Amino acid sequence: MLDEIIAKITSQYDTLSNEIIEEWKSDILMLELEKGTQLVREGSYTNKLFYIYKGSAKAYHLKDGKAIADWFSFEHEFICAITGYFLGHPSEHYIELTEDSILLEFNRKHINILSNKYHDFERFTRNAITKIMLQLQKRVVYLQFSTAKERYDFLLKEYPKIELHISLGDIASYIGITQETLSRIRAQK
Amino acid sequence: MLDEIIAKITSQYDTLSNEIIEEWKSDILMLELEKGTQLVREGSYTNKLFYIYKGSAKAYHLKDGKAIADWFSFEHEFICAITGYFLGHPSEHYIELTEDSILLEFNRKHINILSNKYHDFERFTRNAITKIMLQLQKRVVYLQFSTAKERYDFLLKEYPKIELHISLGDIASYIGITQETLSRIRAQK
DNA sequence: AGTCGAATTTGATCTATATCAAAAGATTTC
DNA sequence: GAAATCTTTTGATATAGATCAAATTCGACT
Repeated sequence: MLDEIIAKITSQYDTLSNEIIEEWKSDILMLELEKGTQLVREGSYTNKLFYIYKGSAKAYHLKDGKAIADWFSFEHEFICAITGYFLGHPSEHYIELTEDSILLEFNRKHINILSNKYHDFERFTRNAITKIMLQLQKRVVYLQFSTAKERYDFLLKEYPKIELHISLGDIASYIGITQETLSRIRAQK
Repeated sequence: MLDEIIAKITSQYDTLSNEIIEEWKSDILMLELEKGTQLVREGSYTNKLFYIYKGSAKAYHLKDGKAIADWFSFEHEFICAITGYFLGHPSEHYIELTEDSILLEFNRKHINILSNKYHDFERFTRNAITKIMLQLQKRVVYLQFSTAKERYDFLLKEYPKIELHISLGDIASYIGITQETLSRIRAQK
Protein backbone atom coordinates (compact mmCIF):
# COMPACT_ATOMS: atom_id res chain seq x y z
CA MET A 1 0.00 0.00 0.00
CA LEU A 2 2.82 2.40 0.81
CA ASP A 3 4.25 1.79 -2.67
CA GLU A 4 0.94 2.61 -4.22
CA ILE A 5 0.68 5.88 -2.29
CA ILE A 6 4.21 6.89 -3.20
CA ALA A 7 3.52 6.10 -6.84
CA LYS A 8 0.56 8.46 -6.61
CA ILE A 9 2.62 11.23 -5.03
CA THR A 10 5.42 11.05 -7.54
CA SER A 11 2.96 10.92 -10.44
CA GLN A 12 1.67 14.31 -9.28
CA TYR A 13 5.11 15.84 -9.60
CA ASP A 14 8.09 13.98 -11.07
CA THR A 15 9.00 10.38 -11.45
CA LEU A 16 11.68 9.28 -9.02
CA SER A 17 14.02 6.33 -9.44
CA ASN A 18 13.50 3.13 -7.45
CA GLU A 19 16.70 3.79 -5.60
CA ILE A 20 15.41 7.12 -4.32
CA ILE A 21 12.01 5.74 -3.50
CA GLU A 22 13.48 2.86 -1.49
CA GLU A 23 15.62 5.22 0.52
CA TRP A 24 12.71 7.58 1.01
CA LYS A 25 10.43 4.77 2.20
CA SER A 26 12.85 3.84 4.95
CA ASP A 27 11.77 6.88 6.92
CA ILE A 28 8.09 7.27 6.20
CA LEU A 29 5.47 6.59 8.85
CA MET A 30 2.02 5.56 7.80
CA LEU A 31 -0.66 6.53 10.29
CA GLU A 32 -4.33 5.81 10.63
CA LEU A 33 -5.89 8.29 13.03
CA GLU A 34 -9.31 9.51 13.91
CA LYS A 35 -11.06 12.82 13.46
CA GLY A 36 -9.97 15.46 15.93
CA THR A 37 -6.43 14.11 16.43
CA GLN A 38 -3.93 16.94 16.80
CA LEU A 39 -0.85 16.32 14.71
CA VAL A 40 0.92 19.53 15.70
CA ARG A 41 0.33 21.93 18.56
CA GLU A 42 1.06 25.63 18.68
CA GLY A 43 4.37 26.44 20.31
CA SER A 44 5.94 23.05 19.67
CA TYR A 45 8.92 22.54 17.41
CA THR A 46 7.85 20.50 14.46
CA ASN A 47 9.77 18.98 11.64
CA LYS A 48 6.95 16.92 10.28
CA LEU A 49 5.32 17.04 6.91
CA PHE A 50 2.11 15.11 6.27
CA TYR A 51 0.51 13.72 3.17
CA ILE A 52 -3.19 12.93 3.34
CA TYR A 53 -4.00 9.66 1.65
CA LYS A 54 -7.59 9.38 2.89
CA GLY A 55 -9.49 11.96 4.90
CA SER A 56 -8.65 15.60 5.52
CA ALA A 57 -6.86 17.97 7.86
CA LYS A 58 -6.73 21.63 8.75
CA ALA A 59 -4.04 23.96 10.00
CA TYR A 60 -5.28 26.82 12.15
CA HIS A 61 -4.10 29.41 14.61
CA LEU A 62 -5.76 31.30 17.44
CA LYS A 63 -6.51 34.99 17.28
CA ASP A 64 -8.19 36.55 20.33
CA GLY A 65 -9.08 33.05 21.44
CA LYS A 66 -10.81 32.17 18.19
CA ALA A 67 -9.59 29.50 15.78
CA ILE A 68 -8.75 30.80 12.33
CA ALA A 69 -8.27 28.22 9.59
CA ASP A 70 -5.12 28.66 7.54
CA TRP A 71 -4.88 25.64 5.31
CA PHE A 72 -7.06 22.68 4.42
CA SER A 73 -5.63 19.53 2.98
CA PHE A 74 -7.62 16.79 1.32
CA GLU A 75 -6.77 13.49 -0.31
CA HIS A 76 -3.44 13.52 -2.13
CA GLU A 77 -2.29 16.82 -0.71
CA PHE A 78 0.44 17.83 1.72
CA ILE A 79 0.09 19.80 4.91
CA CYS A 80 2.51 21.11 7.51
CA ALA A 81 2.85 23.87 10.08
CA ILE A 82 4.31 26.11 7.48
CA THR A 83 6.45 28.54 9.47
CA GLY A 84 7.49 25.83 11.89
CA TYR A 85 8.51 23.47 9.15
CA PHE A 86 10.30 25.88 6.85
CA LEU A 87 11.83 28.23 9.37
CA GLY A 88 12.42 25.87 12.27
CA HIS A 89 10.53 28.17 14.62
CA PRO A 90 8.09 26.95 17.24
CA SER A 91 4.88 26.33 15.35
CA GLU A 92 2.35 29.14 15.08
CA HIS A 93 -0.23 26.61 13.99
CA TYR A 94 -2.16 23.63 15.15
CA ILE A 95 -2.79 20.83 12.72
CA GLU A 96 -5.85 18.71 13.32
CA LEU A 97 -7.63 15.96 11.41
CA THR A 98 -11.08 17.01 10.23
CA GLU A 99 -12.05 13.40 9.41
CA ASP A 100 -10.80 9.92 10.21
CA SER A 101 -7.70 9.74 8.02
CA ILE A 102 -4.86 7.68 6.68
CA LEU A 103 -1.72 9.71 6.26
CA LEU A 104 2.00 9.60 5.72
CA GLU A 105 4.40 11.41 7.98
CA PHE A 106 7.74 12.65 6.69
CA ASN A 107 10.60 14.14 8.57
CA ARG A 108 12.23 17.38 7.49
CA LYS A 109 15.74 16.16 8.18
CA HIS A 110 15.26 13.12 6.04
CA ILE A 111 13.66 15.14 3.26
CA ASN A 112 16.62 17.52 3.36
CA ILE A 113 19.12 14.69 3.29
CA LEU A 114 17.42 13.22 0.24
CA SER A 115 17.23 16.63 -1.42
CA ASN A 116 20.94 17.12 -0.93
CA LYS A 117 21.83 13.67 -2.10
CA TYR A 118 19.61 13.42 -5.16
CA HIS A 119 19.08 16.17 -7.67
CA ASP A 120 15.81 14.53 -8.76
CA PHE A 121 14.50 14.66 -5.23
CA GLU A 122 15.51 18.30 -4.91
CA ARG A 123 13.49 19.03 -8.05
CA PHE A 124 10.59 17.11 -6.58
CA THR A 125 10.58 19.23 -3.43
CA ARG A 126 10.91 22.40 -5.44
CA ASN A 127 7.82 21.48 -7.43
CA ALA A 128 5.87 20.71 -4.28
CA ILE A 129 6.83 24.08 -2.77
CA THR A 130 6.00 25.88 -6.01
CA LYS A 131 2.52 24.40 -5.91
CA ILE A 132 1.99 25.63 -2.35
CA MET A 133 3.31 29.05 -3.33
CA LEU A 134 0.85 29.35 -6.21
CA GLN A 135 -2.06 28.32 -3.98
CA LEU A 136 -1.11 31.05 -1.53
CA GLN A 137 -0.88 33.58 -4.34
CA LYS A 138 -4.46 32.81 -5.36
CA ARG A 139 -5.66 33.24 -1.82
CA VAL A 140 -3.98 36.59 -1.44
CA VAL A 141 -5.76 37.91 -4.52
CA TYR A 142 -9.22 37.11 -3.27
CA LEU A 143 -8.55 38.08 0.33
CA GLN A 144 -7.25 41.45 -0.77
CA PHE A 145 -10.35 42.90 -2.38
CA SER A 146 -13.48 40.88 -2.67
CA THR A 147 -16.85 40.58 -1.02
CA ALA A 148 -17.85 37.76 1.26
CA LYS A 149 -19.87 36.17 -1.53
CA GLU A 150 -17.04 36.39 -4.05
CA ARG A 151 -14.70 34.69 -1.59
CA TYR A 152 -17.13 31.89 -0.97
CA ASP A 153 -17.78 31.35 -4.68
CA PHE A 154 -14.06 31.27 -5.33
CA LEU A 155 -13.52 28.67 -2.62
CA LEU A 156 -16.29 26.48 -4.01
CA LYS A 157 -14.71 26.65 -7.44
CA GLU A 158 -11.41 25.48 -5.97
CA TYR A 159 -12.95 22.86 -3.68
CA PRO A 160 -16.46 22.02 -4.92
CA LYS A 161 -17.05 19.41 -2.23
CA ILE A 162 -15.50 21.22 0.71
CA GLU A 163 -18.82 21.40 2.55
CA LEU A 164 -18.85 17.63 2.90
CA HIS A 165 -15.62 17.69 4.85
CA ILE A 166 -15.20 21.00 6.63
CA SER A 167 -17.50 22.78 9.07
CA LEU A 168 -19.12 26.09 8.25
CA GLY A 169 -17.18 27.91 10.95
CA ASP A 170 -13.83 26.70 9.64
CA ILE A 171 -14.73 27.59 6.06
CA ALA A 172 -15.82 31.07 7.15
CA SER A 173 -12.59 31.79 9.00
CA TYR A 174 -10.54 30.48 6.08
CA ILE A 175 -12.05 33.06 3.75
CA GLY A 176 -11.88 35.77 6.38
CA ILE A 177 -15.56 36.25 7.27
CA THR A 178 -17.72 35.34 10.27
CA GLN A 179 -19.79 32.19 10.32
CA GLU A 180 -23.02 34.16 10.59
CA THR A 181 -22.23 35.92 7.35
CA LEU A 182 -21.42 32.65 5.61
CA SER A 183 -24.63 31.11 6.87
CA ARG A 184 -26.61 34.00 5.38
CA ILE A 185 -24.80 33.72 2.06
CA ARG A 186 -25.62 30.05 1.89
CA ALA A 187 -29.26 30.71 2.74
CA GLN A 188 -29.81 32.86 -0.33
CA LYS A 189 -28.63 30.29 -2.86
CA MET B 1 29.48 45.18 -11.65
CA LEU B 2 27.48 42.16 -12.76
CA ASP B 3 29.84 39.93 -10.80
CA GLU B 4 29.29 42.02 -7.72
CA ILE B 5 25.51 41.80 -8.06
CA ILE B 6 25.60 38.05 -8.58
CA ALA B 7 27.82 37.68 -5.55
CA LYS B 8 25.20 39.55 -3.57
CA ILE B 9 22.38 37.34 -4.88
CA THR B 10 24.13 34.09 -4.14
CA SER B 11 25.17 35.29 -0.70
CA GLN B 12 21.47 35.66 0.10
CA TYR B 13 20.82 32.00 -0.68
CA ASP B 14 23.59 29.55 -1.49
CA THR B 15 27.07 29.85 -2.83
CA LEU B 16 27.34 28.72 -6.42
CA SER B 17 30.50 27.53 -8.15
CA ASN B 18 32.30 29.75 -10.64
CA GLU B 19 31.39 27.35 -13.41
CA ILE B 20 27.68 27.79 -12.73
CA ILE B 21 27.98 31.53 -12.31
CA GLU B 22 29.83 31.92 -15.62
CA GLU B 23 27.17 29.94 -17.44
CA TRP B 24 24.43 31.85 -15.71
CA LYS B 25 26.00 35.20 -16.58
CA SER B 26 25.93 34.37 -20.27
CA ASP B 27 22.21 34.95 -20.37
CA ILE B 28 21.61 37.78 -17.94
CA LEU B 29 20.58 41.21 -19.16
CA MET B 30 21.41 44.23 -17.08
CA LEU B 31 19.00 47.10 -17.56
CA GLU B 32 18.90 50.68 -16.41
CA LEU B 33 15.37 52.02 -16.82
CA GLU B 34 13.37 54.91 -15.56
CA LYS B 35 10.40 55.14 -13.24
CA GLY B 36 7.12 54.14 -14.85
CA THR B 37 8.64 51.70 -17.35
CA GLN B 38 6.39 48.69 -17.81
CA LEU B 39 8.38 45.49 -17.73
CA VAL B 40 5.40 43.17 -18.23
CA ARG B 41 1.89 43.88 -19.49
CA GLU B 42 -1.29 42.01 -18.65
CA GLY B 43 -2.20 39.40 -21.22
CA SER B 44 1.31 38.98 -22.59
CA TYR B 45 3.25 35.77 -22.27
CA THR B 46 6.21 36.37 -20.06
CA ASN B 47 9.16 34.21 -19.17
CA LYS B 48 11.12 36.92 -17.46
CA LEU B 49 12.28 37.15 -13.92
CA PHE B 50 13.76 40.37 -12.58
CA TYR B 51 16.13 41.19 -9.78
CA ILE B 52 16.15 44.73 -8.50
CA TYR B 53 19.65 45.99 -7.85
CA LYS B 54 18.76 49.65 -7.35
CA GLY B 55 15.29 51.13 -7.23
CA SER B 56 11.95 49.36 -6.85
CA ALA B 57 9.10 47.81 -8.80
CA LYS B 58 5.51 46.76 -8.31
CA ALA B 59 3.33 44.05 -9.77
CA TYR B 60 -0.36 44.90 -9.98
CA HIS B 61 -3.57 43.84 -11.64
CA LEU B 62 -6.77 45.65 -12.55
CA LYS B 63 -10.04 45.01 -10.80
CA ASP B 64 -13.07 47.00 -11.98
CA GLY B 65 -10.66 49.36 -13.70
CA LYS B 66 -8.66 50.04 -10.54
CA ALA B 67 -5.05 49.04 -10.05
CA ILE B 68 -4.47 46.67 -7.15
CA ALA B 69 -0.87 46.17 -6.03
CA ASP B 70 0.16 42.54 -5.63
CA TRP B 71 3.85 42.62 -4.96
CA PHE B 72 6.51 45.20 -4.26
CA SER B 73 10.14 44.52 -4.82
CA PHE B 74 13.00 46.60 -3.48
CA GLU B 75 16.75 46.41 -3.66
CA HIS B 76 18.09 42.87 -3.69
CA GLU B 77 14.74 41.22 -4.24
CA PHE B 78 13.19 39.34 -7.13
CA ILE B 79 9.95 40.09 -8.93
CA CYS B 80 8.00 38.42 -11.72
CA ALA B 81 4.46 38.09 -13.03
CA ILE B 82 3.91 35.13 -10.79
CA THR B 83 1.23 33.12 -12.58
CA GLY B 84 2.66 33.97 -15.98
CA TYR B 85 6.15 32.94 -15.00
CA PHE B 86 5.37 29.76 -13.10
CA LEU B 87 2.40 28.49 -15.06
CA GLY B 88 3.25 29.79 -18.51
CA HIS B 89 -0.14 31.48 -18.77
CA PRO B 90 -0.67 34.93 -20.23
CA SER B 91 0.22 37.30 -17.43
CA GLU B 92 -2.52 38.46 -15.07
CA HIS B 93 -0.21 41.20 -13.87
CA TYR B 94 1.57 44.30 -14.97
CA ILE B 95 5.03 44.98 -13.65
CA GLU B 96 6.13 48.57 -13.47
CA LEU B 97 9.11 50.38 -12.02
CA THR B 98 8.19 52.64 -9.12
CA GLU B 99 11.55 54.43 -9.25
CA ASP B 100 14.45 54.80 -11.67
CA SER B 101 16.10 51.40 -11.37
CA ILE B 102 18.96 49.14 -12.28
CA LEU B 103 17.88 45.56 -12.68
CA LEU B 104 18.82 42.15 -13.97
CA GLU B 105 16.58 40.23 -16.31
CA PHE B 106 16.62 36.44 -16.33
CA ASN B 107 14.91 34.08 -18.68
CA ARG B 108 12.82 31.17 -17.43
CA LYS B 109 14.14 28.76 -20.03
CA HIS B 110 17.71 29.47 -19.09
CA ILE B 111 16.93 29.21 -15.38
CA ASN B 112 15.29 25.86 -16.00
CA ILE B 113 18.21 24.61 -18.05
CA LEU B 114 20.61 25.54 -15.27
CA SER B 115 18.34 23.98 -12.66
CA ASN B 116 18.27 20.72 -14.59
CA LYS B 117 21.98 20.72 -15.22
CA TYR B 118 23.25 21.70 -11.78
CA HIS B 119 21.90 20.34 -8.52
CA ASP B 120 23.30 23.39 -6.72
CA PHE B 121 21.35 25.71 -8.96
CA GLU B 122 18.20 23.70 -8.43
CA ARG B 123 18.66 24.14 -4.69
CA PHE B 124 19.22 27.85 -5.21
CA THR B 125 15.92 28.22 -7.08
CA ARG B 126 14.12 26.15 -4.48
CA ASN B 127 15.35 28.47 -1.76
CA ALA B 128 14.27 31.54 -3.72
CA ILE B 129 10.78 30.08 -4.23
CA THR B 130 10.55 29.07 -0.58
CA LYS B 131 11.25 32.65 0.40
CA ILE B 132 8.46 33.93 -1.85
CA MET B 133 6.13 31.29 -0.47
CA LEU B 134 6.80 32.35 3.12
CA GLN B 135 6.21 36.00 2.27
CA LEU B 136 2.85 35.10 0.78
CA GLN B 137 1.97 33.08 3.85
CA LYS B 138 2.56 36.10 6.07
CA ARG B 139 0.36 38.25 3.87
CA VAL B 140 -2.48 35.76 3.95
CA VAL B 141 -2.51 35.82 7.73
CA TYR B 142 -2.93 39.56 8.02
CA LEU B 143 -5.33 39.87 5.10
CA GLN B 144 -7.58 37.23 6.58
CA PHE B 145 -8.60 38.90 9.82
CA SER B 146 -7.19 42.23 10.78
CA THR B 147 -8.22 45.83 10.86
CA ALA B 148 -6.94 48.46 8.46
CA LYS B 149 -4.60 49.79 11.13
CA GLU B 150 -3.19 46.37 11.98
CA ARG B 151 -2.45 45.75 8.31
CA TYR B 152 -0.68 49.04 7.95
CA ASP B 153 1.38 48.51 11.11
CA PHE B 154 2.33 45.06 9.91
CA LEU B 155 3.46 46.39 6.55
CA LEU B 156 5.56 49.07 8.20
CA LYS B 157 7.25 46.46 10.34
CA GLU B 158 8.12 44.47 7.22
CA TYR B 159 9.12 47.50 5.15
CA PRO B 160 9.86 50.44 7.48
CA LYS B 161 10.82 52.74 4.62
CA ILE B 162 8.15 51.80 2.12
CA GLU B 163 6.64 55.29 2.20
CA LEU B 164 9.76 56.70 0.63
CA HIS B 165 9.34 54.52 -2.43
CA ILE B 166 5.69 53.66 -2.93
CA SER B 167 2.67 55.93 -3.25
CA LEU B 168 -0.12 55.95 -0.71
CA GLY B 169 -2.63 54.56 -3.19
CA ASP B 170 -0.45 51.58 -4.05
CA ILE B 171 0.26 50.81 -0.41
CA ALA B 172 -3.44 50.97 0.40
CA SER B 173 -4.42 48.53 -2.33
CA TYR B 174 -1.61 46.18 -1.33
CA ILE B 175 -3.04 45.80 2.16
CA GLY B 176 -6.59 45.66 0.86
CA ILE B 177 -7.97 49.04 1.99
CA THR B 178 -8.89 52.28 0.20
CA GLN B 179 -6.50 55.17 0.00
CA GLU B 180 -8.87 57.43 1.93
CA THR B 181 -8.79 55.03 4.86
CA LEU B 182 -5.02 54.82 4.76
CA SER B 183 -4.73 58.60 4.67
CA ARG B 184 -6.90 58.85 7.78
CA ILE B 185 -4.87 56.20 9.59
CA ARG B 186 -1.72 58.11 8.84
CA ALA B 187 -3.24 61.37 10.04
CA GLN B 188 -3.81 60.08 13.58
CA LYS B 189 -0.22 59.05 14.24
C1' DA C 1 -34.87 6.16 20.55
C1' DG C 2 -33.95 10.01 23.79
C1' DT C 3 -30.62 13.29 25.86
C1' DC C 4 -26.91 16.45 25.71
C1' DG C 5 -23.68 19.40 23.56
C1' DA C 6 -22.12 21.34 19.36
C1' DA C 7 -23.03 23.49 14.92
C1' DT C 8 -25.94 26.33 12.27
C1' DT C 9 -29.46 29.64 11.44
C1' DT C 10 -32.09 33.73 12.26
C1' DG C 11 -32.88 38.38 14.14
C1' DA C 12 -31.62 43.05 15.78
C1' DT C 13 -28.20 46.40 16.14
C1' DC C 14 -23.71 48.56 15.58
C1' DT C 15 -19.44 50.02 13.40
C1' DA C 16 -15.37 50.09 10.54
C1' DT C 17 -14.53 51.12 6.27
C1' DA C 18 -16.23 52.04 1.56
C1' DT C 19 -17.98 55.43 -1.47
C1' DC C 20 -18.71 59.89 -3.39
C1' DA C 21 -17.22 64.55 -3.71
C1' DA C 22 -14.35 68.36 -3.36
C1' DA C 23 -10.29 70.88 -1.67
C1' DA C 24 -5.42 71.20 -0.84
C1' DG C 25 -0.68 69.89 -1.90
C1' DA C 26 2.90 67.98 -4.85
C1' DT C 27 5.20 67.13 -9.08
C1' DT C 28 5.93 67.32 -13.83
C1' DT C 29 6.11 69.71 -18.14
C1' DC C 30 6.88 73.12 -21.52
C1' DG D 1 7.54 79.67 -13.16
C1' DA D 2 2.72 79.12 -14.47
C1' DA D 3 -0.32 75.49 -16.11
C1' DA D 4 -1.59 71.05 -16.01
C1' DT D 5 -1.72 66.70 -13.86
C1' DC D 6 -1.31 63.56 -10.30
C1' DT D 7 -1.45 62.51 -5.22
C1' DT D 8 -3.11 63.14 -0.74
C1' DT D 9 -6.26 64.97 2.57
C1' DT D 10 -10.69 66.15 4.46
C1' DG D 11 -15.74 65.86 4.88
C1' DA D 12 -20.36 63.77 4.57
C1' DT D 13 -22.94 59.67 3.92
C1' DA D 14 -23.94 54.78 2.95
C1' DT D 15 -23.40 49.91 3.66
C1' DA D 16 -21.42 45.26 4.04
C1' DG D 17 -20.46 42.61 7.33
C1' DA D 18 -19.36 42.33 12.48
C1' DT D 19 -21.22 41.61 16.94
C1' DC D 20 -24.39 40.06 20.38
C1' DA D 21 -28.17 37.08 21.50
C1' DA D 22 -31.44 33.57 21.06
C1' DA D 23 -33.69 29.80 18.59
C1' DT D 24 -33.26 25.77 15.90
C1' DT D 25 -31.15 21.80 13.90
C1' DC D 26 -27.84 18.23 13.82
C1' DG D 27 -25.08 14.36 15.55
C1' DA D 28 -22.86 11.62 18.90
C1' DC D 29 -23.31 8.78 22.88
C1' DT D 30 -25.77 5.98 26.42
